[in-house]
Amino acid sequence: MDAARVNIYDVAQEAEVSISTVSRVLRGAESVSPETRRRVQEVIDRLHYCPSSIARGMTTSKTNALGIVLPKMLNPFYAMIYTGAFDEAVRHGYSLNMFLRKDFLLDPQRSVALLAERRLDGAIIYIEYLPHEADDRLREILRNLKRHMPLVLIGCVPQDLDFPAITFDMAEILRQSVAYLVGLGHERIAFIGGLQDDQDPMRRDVGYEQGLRDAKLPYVASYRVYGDGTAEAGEAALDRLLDSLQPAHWPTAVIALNDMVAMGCLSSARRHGLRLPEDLSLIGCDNLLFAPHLFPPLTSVNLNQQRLGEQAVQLLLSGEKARRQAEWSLIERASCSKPAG
Amino acid sequence: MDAARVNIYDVAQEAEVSISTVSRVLRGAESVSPETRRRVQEVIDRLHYCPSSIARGMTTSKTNALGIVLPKMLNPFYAMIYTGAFDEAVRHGYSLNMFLRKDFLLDPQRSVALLAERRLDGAIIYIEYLPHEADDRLREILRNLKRHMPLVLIGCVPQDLDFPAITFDMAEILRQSVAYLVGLGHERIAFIGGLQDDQDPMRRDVGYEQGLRDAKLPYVASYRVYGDGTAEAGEAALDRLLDSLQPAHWPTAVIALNDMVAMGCLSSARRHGLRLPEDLSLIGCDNLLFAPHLFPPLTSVNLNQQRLGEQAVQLLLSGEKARRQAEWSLIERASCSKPAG
DNA sequence: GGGTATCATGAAAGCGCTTTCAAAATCACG
DNA sequence: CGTGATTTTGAAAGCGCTTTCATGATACCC
Repeated sequence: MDAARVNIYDVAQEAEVSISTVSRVLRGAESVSPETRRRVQEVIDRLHYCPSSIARGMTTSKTNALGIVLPKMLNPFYAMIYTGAFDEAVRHGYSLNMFLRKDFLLDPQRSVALLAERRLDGAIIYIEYLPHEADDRLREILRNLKRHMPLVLIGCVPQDLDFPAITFDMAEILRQSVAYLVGLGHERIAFIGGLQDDQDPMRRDVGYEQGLRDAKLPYVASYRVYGDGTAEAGEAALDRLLDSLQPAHWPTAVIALNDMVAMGCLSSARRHGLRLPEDLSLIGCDNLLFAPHLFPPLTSVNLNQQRLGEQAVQLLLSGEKARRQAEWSLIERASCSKPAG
Repeated sequence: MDAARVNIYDVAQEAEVSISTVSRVLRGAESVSPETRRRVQEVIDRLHYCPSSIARGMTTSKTNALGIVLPKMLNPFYAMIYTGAFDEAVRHGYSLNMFLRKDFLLDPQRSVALLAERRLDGAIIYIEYLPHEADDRLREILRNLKRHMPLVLIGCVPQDLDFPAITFDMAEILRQSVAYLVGLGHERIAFIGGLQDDQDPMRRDVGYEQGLRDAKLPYVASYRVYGDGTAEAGEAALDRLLDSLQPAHWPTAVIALNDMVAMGCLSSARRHGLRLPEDLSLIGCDNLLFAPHLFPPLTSVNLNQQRLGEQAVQLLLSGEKARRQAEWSLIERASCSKPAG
């Protein structure tokens, strides 16, 4: 490394030109005679000179770096958003810096500093439900951060957060999922959600109930259960639901919060002697990598996470102040069919 | 944003001190009188001043940023490495920049520039098999990059690549996997690999054969098949294997390249009327999130990807020039048992 | 051939910090 | 109260670039 790293002066001296000239050939274009350009380039190569984006950022006050704040990276759901955003950023000549929400939600001071210090050219922030106290902090952080760089929010963004945003219309997705199952002939449709209804900022419950109402089906409280988004929680939730009811009243279809929960449901259903899809239809969400390879292949809502990431970067770079709904689609596979009864 | 972003001079002026003093309170410590510190801090808060890490990097020639080059991010395997490295980096006060191998393996010039321009304080590079032409390019890139920053290689790193490294001992893992199955009583053990034997830089095939030899079992060529690492390929590979043999000769155990391949095997086995684990034991690799939730829960080699990421960062920051083997363990679940016969 | 437009180059001022060195202020103590 | 030691502060140089402005060199035209 180093041992006095070569800088633009070294190159200039060696090539017997001024640093302005070196700078010119570095950035291509501009008027430099072919001969000079050749000579300078030769020296650059010979000396393995590599200009410092730090120094460049110093004068241009552009870093060509964006930031993205995600709850975590281990969940493939977020990894997909990241990937989409990353590719799009690179396509535009930017890099993309990751931040984890736990680091981001420290005290307001430090949190803002975390991103602002780096002088990012913009940031994308994934929002979802937070307990009140953290929510207030988040709002303060966003307000402060906004002074430092343009922001785009994605995910489950409350209406009153006034930022450019791309959001999931989970209520609508739930409504249409119910409609899909109703279309197959189901009348007893359960929903395993992640949070108590009024705590879910996306109000999936509203969509679920609307779907039932659309089909003139009754809302059955025991068909509405909760897990925390993991396979274990999904398994436990369906266990609870099934164990609390006579088999005659068991739902013929279950909509799961996500694919991990659906996977847990699969175990529970198997243990209860239910065959899929004959005895129980199942819909997941997120369309993770393994969904097509489960037995039976899992019908799942594709939230187009990569596309979301892409769009977020585009929105960020465009400077527009729009609020959009993310694209989605239901991927039909073998885990849903008309009820056997 | 901006509208003349506030800098250290603004703060100094407002607080009626010199910029040196502001700089001092910024970095804590050093002798600044409590009264002065208070006054300066008050101005900093009031003006929402946030020091520029760019400018700081300019003088200190440290960026507090590391880089990591991975083949992709969508595969949870890499996401886990990333996560481990990220957390460890943050713990040491560094950020971690991601790069994709496809962007990294452009022509040598641009590739080196990609990382070097950013003046990272070090980089971790995931290495695995590459076609010859790309391999040569990689070596040149590594050689050049080395001038600019300390490097740590991880993954399947050829012996002759002289860098600090943490590598997977896949041959040993295969050997022990075979031994495990032999211990259960299996005598017909198949292996679904990803590359023709001599193309796999980790020579899994050597470990597989060694395992058989240790147990005095014959090497059966038809038990050695190939997929490309996806579930589809795994399914097709096991299909081919089973369809080419009389059921009496079918293997009683399969070692899959990874969990995705194992998942594909599950489908194939099911279609061939095989029950797991009674008729067929199955071992995966990577211990992905879904492994415990398959049916039956999948026995899988845990490569401790997160730990690997952590260790890579530690090695990088330590400056040591060591070559280490990554930790791993076999997670026993229900997909393996003694053969029914 | 003189004057003007055009091109190629260089000098120098910043960008916003850290850091060294020296000066000023405060303290300790006989 | 004076002196030296110590603490607190400021001035200024520099980090490696970009960019503006000025200058010298060429080309073009009547």
